[in-house]
Amino acid sequence: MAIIEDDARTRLQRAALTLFREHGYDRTTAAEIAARAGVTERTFFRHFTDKREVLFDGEAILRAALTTAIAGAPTTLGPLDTLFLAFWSVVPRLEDNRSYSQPRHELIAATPALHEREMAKMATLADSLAAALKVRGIGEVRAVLAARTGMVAFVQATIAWLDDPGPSLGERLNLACRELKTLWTENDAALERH
Amino acid sequence: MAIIEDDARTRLQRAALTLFREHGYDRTTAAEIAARAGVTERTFFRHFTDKREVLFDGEAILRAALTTAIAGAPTTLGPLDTLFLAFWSVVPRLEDNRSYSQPRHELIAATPALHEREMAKMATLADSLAAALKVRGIGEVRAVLAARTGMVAFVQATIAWLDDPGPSLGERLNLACRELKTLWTENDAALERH
DNA sequence: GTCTATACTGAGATAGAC
DNA sequence: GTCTATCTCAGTATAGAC
Repeated sequence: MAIIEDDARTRLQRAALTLFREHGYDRTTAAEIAARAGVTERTFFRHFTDKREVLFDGEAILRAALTTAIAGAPTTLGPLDTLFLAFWSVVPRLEDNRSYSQPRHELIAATPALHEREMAKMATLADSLAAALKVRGIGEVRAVLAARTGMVAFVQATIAWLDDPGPSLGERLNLACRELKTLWTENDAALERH
Repeated sequence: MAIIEDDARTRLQRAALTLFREHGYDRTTAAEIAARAGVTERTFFRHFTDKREVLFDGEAILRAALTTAIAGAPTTLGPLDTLFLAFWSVVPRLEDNRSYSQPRHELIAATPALHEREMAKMATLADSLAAALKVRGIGEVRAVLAARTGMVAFVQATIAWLDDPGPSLGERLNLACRELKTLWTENDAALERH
């Protein structure tokens, strides 16, 4: 397996991102993507169940990395600490991948149909994290709330980092983690009135 | 305006839910829904931008109620307490509406395309809550994290209540709220080992 | 690889409410 | 008169069945 894949599937993904960004998602047909990748439209739909899916292969890899990290974390940690440990473990790989994920994110943010798919992917990813927590003996409700709350911070940090590469993803995650812990305290505006 | 609406829009919504539950979402065409409501297919798409949207009118009402409640909450409260106050304020209305929302939820849970739309709606609802918090002087990052975290608890409680009407929605919300606060503590399984 | 159903869009016309 | 709701007709592209 080469470092840079060049099979039909990968060519389709590259072609799709390029064309979507050039002409917009709606005005790019599956046939055009296939043609640019040198395959037929039928082949496109053999690789991807629908047009959106061509941009969402990465989620499976991320999920595998995170669930593995959760399984290997010390069981003395609380559920959110477990999750943040897992998130930090994938930070280097995400940072390496910024040149792809940044334009991809820009496109998704500007395209409702893609944004919708993204939300659904994050939800199923959270479900996987919850399942990984449950394996470690954490209760159903607690596991679900932790997984989804953790995802909230992870997604917020990632988006902030993609929008503005100034502070690193790691710093963004640290900030989100700290902010999460203070959400029950009074807010600044209220404190100023005292 | 009658208590029970009977305009084309409402007839379409009712027809859609009925037919989707009878024959499944995929095997119900927009034309069939329109026919049952006594209008043409084109009229269906005038009222709803796409086939999924016919089941998601309620989100706008919920959003209005929640943002109003947030605006009226004491500013001394922290962001999450503000949100829970808002959630509690809509509990009675949601409980009254269970006979509609339960079958609707069942359908959505069983239909990927609808589940996807539901996730997207919850995300934009969270964005609105974040905006309402920002108006009260809460910082950007803090507002976003609070809004999305609050939604996590609200959604978890609502789904649990729709799946099993035993404990009331209010009780479910209280439970979720309590669990949220303990997510940073060690979990039970870890404690048992000591 | 071919065929087809259907989701969805656009332009233009009609009719009634105000 | 304008505005809104609806219908008619014609078309394209997705996605699933064969």
